[in-house]
Amino acid sequence: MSASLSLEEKKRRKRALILEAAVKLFSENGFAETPIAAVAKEAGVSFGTVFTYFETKDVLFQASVLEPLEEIKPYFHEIEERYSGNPMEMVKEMIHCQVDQFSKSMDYLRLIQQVLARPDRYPALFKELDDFVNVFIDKIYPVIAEGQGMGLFYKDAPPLIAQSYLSLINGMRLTFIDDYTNLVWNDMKIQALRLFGPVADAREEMQ
Amino acid sequence: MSASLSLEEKKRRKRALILEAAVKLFSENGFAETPIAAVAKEAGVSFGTVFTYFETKDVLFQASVLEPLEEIKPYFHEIEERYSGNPMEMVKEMIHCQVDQFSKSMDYLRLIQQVLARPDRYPALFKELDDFVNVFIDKIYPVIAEGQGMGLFYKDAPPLIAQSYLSLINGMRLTFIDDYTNLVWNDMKIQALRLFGPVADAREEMQ
Amino acid sequence: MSASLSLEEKKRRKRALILEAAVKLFSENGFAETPIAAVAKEAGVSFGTVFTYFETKDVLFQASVLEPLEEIKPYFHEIEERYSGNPMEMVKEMIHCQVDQFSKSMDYLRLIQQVLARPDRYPALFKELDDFVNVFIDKIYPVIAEGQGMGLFYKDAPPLIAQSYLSLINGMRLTFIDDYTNLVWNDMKIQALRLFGPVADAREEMQ
Amino acid sequence: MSASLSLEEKKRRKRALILEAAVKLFSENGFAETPIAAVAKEAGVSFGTVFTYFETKDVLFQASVLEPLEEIKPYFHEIEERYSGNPMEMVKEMIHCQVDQFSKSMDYLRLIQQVLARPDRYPALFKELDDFVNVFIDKIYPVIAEGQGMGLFYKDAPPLIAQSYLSLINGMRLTFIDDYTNLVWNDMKIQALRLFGPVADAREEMQ
DNA sequence: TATGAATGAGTGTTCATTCAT
DNA sequence: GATGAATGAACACTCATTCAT
Repeated sequence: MSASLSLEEKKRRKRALILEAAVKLFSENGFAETPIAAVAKEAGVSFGTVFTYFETKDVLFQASVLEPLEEIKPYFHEIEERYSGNPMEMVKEMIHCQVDQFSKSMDYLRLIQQVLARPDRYPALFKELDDFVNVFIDKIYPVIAEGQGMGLFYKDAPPLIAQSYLSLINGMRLTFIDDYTNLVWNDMKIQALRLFGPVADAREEMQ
Repeated sequence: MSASLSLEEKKRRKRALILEAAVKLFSENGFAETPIAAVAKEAGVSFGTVFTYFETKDVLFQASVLEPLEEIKPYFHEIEERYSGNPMEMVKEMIHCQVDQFSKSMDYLRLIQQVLARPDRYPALFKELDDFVNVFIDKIYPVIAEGQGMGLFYKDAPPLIAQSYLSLINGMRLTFIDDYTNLVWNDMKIQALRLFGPVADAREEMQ
Repeated sequence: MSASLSLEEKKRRKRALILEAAVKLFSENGFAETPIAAVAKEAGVSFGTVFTYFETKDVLFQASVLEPLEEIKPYFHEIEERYSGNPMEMVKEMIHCQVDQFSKSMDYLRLIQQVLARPDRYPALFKELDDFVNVFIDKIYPVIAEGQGMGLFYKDAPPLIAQSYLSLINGMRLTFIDDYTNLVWNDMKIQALRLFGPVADAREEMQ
Repeated sequence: MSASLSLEEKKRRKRALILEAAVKLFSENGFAETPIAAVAKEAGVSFGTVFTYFETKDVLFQASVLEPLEEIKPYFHEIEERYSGNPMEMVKEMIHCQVDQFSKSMDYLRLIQQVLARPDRYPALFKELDDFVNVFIDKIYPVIAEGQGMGLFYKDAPPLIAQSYLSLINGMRLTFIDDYTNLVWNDMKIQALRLFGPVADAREEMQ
């Protein structure tokens, strides 16, 4: 009802603006080759303002990695809650949601890869991502195990299967770059599923 | 018995030393965060010497990417020549060789990923890698097609299958970092194979 | 009483300080042998500050050449407006003003000579100076022509006479270096005048 | 008669080749912006060979300035011996020879100017040139004095007249650059003469 | 003697960070 | 809080000089 936003709200928006610009530029140009000045320009704020919201460049990078991670977490950690049906259907649904999620924020996947590629450079962030992965593996473990019991999935160790799936997602981001189309990602969903168990042709179901 | 090395030979060795150091450091720290001085120190030469062998830092990076690529090419481009048996056996053998190849030069895979992640930054290198991939896809196409005809492989478009395989390799490099063991890579070979066709358990064969 | 200087004014002054230091050092040591750090030190600022005001060393050199040129232009381009009397008196007056002008900013003359000596190195600056000279020649043309008509000046082509005059000024800067005194420059004014027409002894008038 | 040159002769020629290249490049690009490697290339010798003949870059520059100076000296120091007739004729002849001399080696004049412009940078060379000028002034003094006695020349101090003449030559090199033609230099000879005494039109005589 | 590889001092430029306004 | 000027550490690259061959 009030015409002017509250001061708090204004600040929150400016912070979000900067963070969004940071994710974009860090992912495009890498941490080292992204000057703070470029982030400020992209965000439409002055150079000094960036430092008002983020103490240092490293802090800005941390926030760029961790804050979007929180938004993605539900899709990876709330397996039983979000997906339903028998294990095969659950995994199908999960892949669908997760790949869509990443295909909508490909920038962000690049950021993650920068951290994964240099664990010594970003130890704290790396640990966060590692934890993220391990929780995912823990959560999906029973689903895979159940699927194996039902003869739907390969009998290999569930963590291995889970990791191969994550690897494929990461690798896809590197492999398909310029002419990105949803079609490719959709086709890839089947391939992802095949890491879990033999699937002759599930294309229509993955759309 | 041995005469002293020829000047040419000495130069070749020093160049190789520098290149090796560059691949190592570029892959560990990224292009932007690797000072030439660090490469020189790693190679045991003065930093001025690096410029004797490589005009600029960019040229050194190019060489770091392209020269090892030549060594790897045979494993990817001489499909029919190198691998034998029916399509399933050929692909098994190929995966075995290629994954071993990369697991022995994990540094190098990181370099490739830096290029793939920034096509605009490294347009010439990106094109080389893109060509490399496309030739691979062309070469493996008939093998996959034949396997499909024999009912061994999934019926999806062969290029799609090939790309998913490359994605998995790339992604594996990001996913398995610190505690690298041959075991993980070996287990992953089965997963890679499953992108081509249903394979209940081929572990013993992939060793 | 005085309010503190406005930010704009402060910036203008700092810029002028740097430019002044640059003119001094560039003229003394030449462009290539003047480190930016030396200019900064002379101006009493950190070397980073120089880059705040001048994008590159080349830009600083350009400004060092072009900005003082603007101050000198009136003495060379507003011939009819500034000088009066018959052609002989006008030229006398002009030489007096121009030589005084240069004798007060001998540093600057050295800068100009660096540009004149290397047209390919400083093409844009050279063109500016060339234009400057050509406009001067155009402006003084009618004065010389009139003086020739009155039998005061030699009958050679006015541009030739004008150029010989400019050459003398330039050469004087090279010839008289250490023990500069106004006396020499004053004596030279007569010699300059004699390039225009025969002047038995005009010393007293040139003072 | 002997087919192969003596070793001494070969060395002398190589040295001359290097020196010639040095004069050319130093005059075109300045001392600081002329790498030794460029001189070597221009001379068609290897990089290291330059150091065989000239200890350091400074020594090479010194030789580039001093050795051609010796060749030019006769034209400036053997006034009475070389030129004949009454003072006016002598000076005419002298100007003719000297300007021709410089118009044939304009490169060299640039080198001289580099030294003149930076006495503190090249103290020894500067002294040589200063001595050269002073000897010239001494030698021409009686000629001018005699011309003054005969009513041919202006009555100003002979050293002043001599210096104005040298200034004009130096300045001409700076003023006429790109479209150099002998015509301009010839026309300038009259102007040079007019610094000594009133000359209505001596063009035909200066050719 | 001729060569050019090895070296490292020197310098232009970038950019994170600080801080006065 | 917002701004952007000031600072100097860091780094790519050049090039004179040395020296082994």
